[in-house]
Amino acid sequence: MLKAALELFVENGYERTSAGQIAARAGVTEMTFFRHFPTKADVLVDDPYDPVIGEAIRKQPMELDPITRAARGVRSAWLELPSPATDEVRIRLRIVAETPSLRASMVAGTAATEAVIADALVSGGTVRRTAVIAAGAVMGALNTALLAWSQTDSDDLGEAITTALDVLEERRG
Amino acid sequence: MLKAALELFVENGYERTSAGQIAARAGVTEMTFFRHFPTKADVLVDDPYDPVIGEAIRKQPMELDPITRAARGVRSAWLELPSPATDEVRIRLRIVAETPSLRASMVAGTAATEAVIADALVSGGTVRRTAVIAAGAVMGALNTALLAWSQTDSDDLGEAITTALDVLEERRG
DNA sequence: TTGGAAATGTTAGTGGCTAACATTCCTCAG
DNA sequence: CTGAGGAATGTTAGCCACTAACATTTCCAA
Repeated sequence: MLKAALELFVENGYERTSAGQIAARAGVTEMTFFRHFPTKADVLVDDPYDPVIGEAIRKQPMELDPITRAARGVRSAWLELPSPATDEVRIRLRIVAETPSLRASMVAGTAATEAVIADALVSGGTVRRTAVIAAGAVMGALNTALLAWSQTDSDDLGEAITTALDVLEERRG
Repeated sequence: MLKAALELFVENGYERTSAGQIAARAGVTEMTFFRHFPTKADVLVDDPYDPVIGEAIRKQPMELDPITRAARGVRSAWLELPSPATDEVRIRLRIVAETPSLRASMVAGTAATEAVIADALVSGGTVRRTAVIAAGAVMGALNTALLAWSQTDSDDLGEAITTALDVLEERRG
């Protein structure tokens, strides 16, 4: 069913393919589609990284400013985890990038990650208001970087993430 | 009509008030509602700040790193402009904050601002990839700060924005 | 006063999504 | 092998956001 959905999105675009069409191609009912994916957009999103990120941030030295701590935490979480299948990710992100309503749900989907980052920073001594802002900055940078990356075909995914974190940490430019 | 919409949102919540209800209370047809607001969410969003921000960023010294340039630009744009009616803004943002789909459209609505910031940074010598990321970080921080602010009742709006920019610029924490 | 544009209404339909209830499928205890 | 019970699937019907095409009213200016 996921396969059917991705095929149709690539063939006709996200907005122009209906839940019913996906269901039909998967040999199933529209109702069944919505039982698997509570929302059409859910076909294209998911983030299983949150817990690892929280851990990694907590391990950063407290002397650093919060944005740097968060960025380094994300960096080390990324290095620990197996990188996902790049081509799949790129296909999904391309669809997201070209569909405004999906960009919106992508960012909404990062609210949970933002909360995890903010909590980790707070537990390292940062005042909450600051922590929340730093988390927003980091996720903002990452989301933009991912979307931008999806529209190239040369770069590799790890490098895109690394660059984003560099901009946050070292502030080079 | 805008008044009717806000009233109903406050009374019953955003999701539970339909476009038809708003139209009815405003003594008008549902169709007319959608002619004024292409989307139900548009009742609650608008950003007239973009051009001023671009200007202000271009005036920042090029030696600074991109995040700092962007943050200082936004800061000075904010200081130049008349502050909006705080109470109105708070009401709107509260509704946005408590409605996931609206948070999503808020962030989506900042895409234009992000582009303005990125362009201004590029014209100050920053490489595009970096500029885009910095813009994402700044808007991420601002959005989060605004949403967080809307849920307090003591602080003032200018201070919330200023704090967010401080976190980005001075990296205190 | 009238001509014509701008705002509003009518009708009809699409697509996302949900609720309530019926049906089939699969598994596993007896 | 069988039958009972739960899980996955189907059916129907409906709400709401939003759009298209066309008719109607409003209102300002010549």
